[in-house]
Amino acid sequence: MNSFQKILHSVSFIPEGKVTTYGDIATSNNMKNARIVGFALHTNTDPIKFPCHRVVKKDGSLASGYVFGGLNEQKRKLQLEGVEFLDDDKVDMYKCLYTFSDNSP
DNA sequence: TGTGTGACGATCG
DNA sequence: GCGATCGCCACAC
Repeated sequence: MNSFQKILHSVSFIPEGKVTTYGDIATSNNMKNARIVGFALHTNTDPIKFPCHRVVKKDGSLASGYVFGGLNEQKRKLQLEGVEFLDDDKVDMYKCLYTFSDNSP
């Protein structure tokens, strides 16, 4: 399984109403740079199979390159799933952060 | 095979 | 406190 496959697999099982960070996905996959995570999503661009809208930055801000409707759409999807927002474009990391360490395969 | 690049992270100014 | 810069590694061309 390629690194991209691992990343996408991790993203695919983020529970509804939860979010995770690029760095966390990278760490859970034994990677050192979070850029690969974003790169993986960018090369696949498959929001149906992989809910990349649940992936945010370390500070809780949404990904700047989300093109499936824009940041507004990404934020709305998260809100519909029950993710709480502290700011207009930042999720509540303390309540909705999902760590793979708790349920890592 | 080698170079460029990227939806980030951390540090420096 | 905020902005800019450097560094990281894996993938595409």
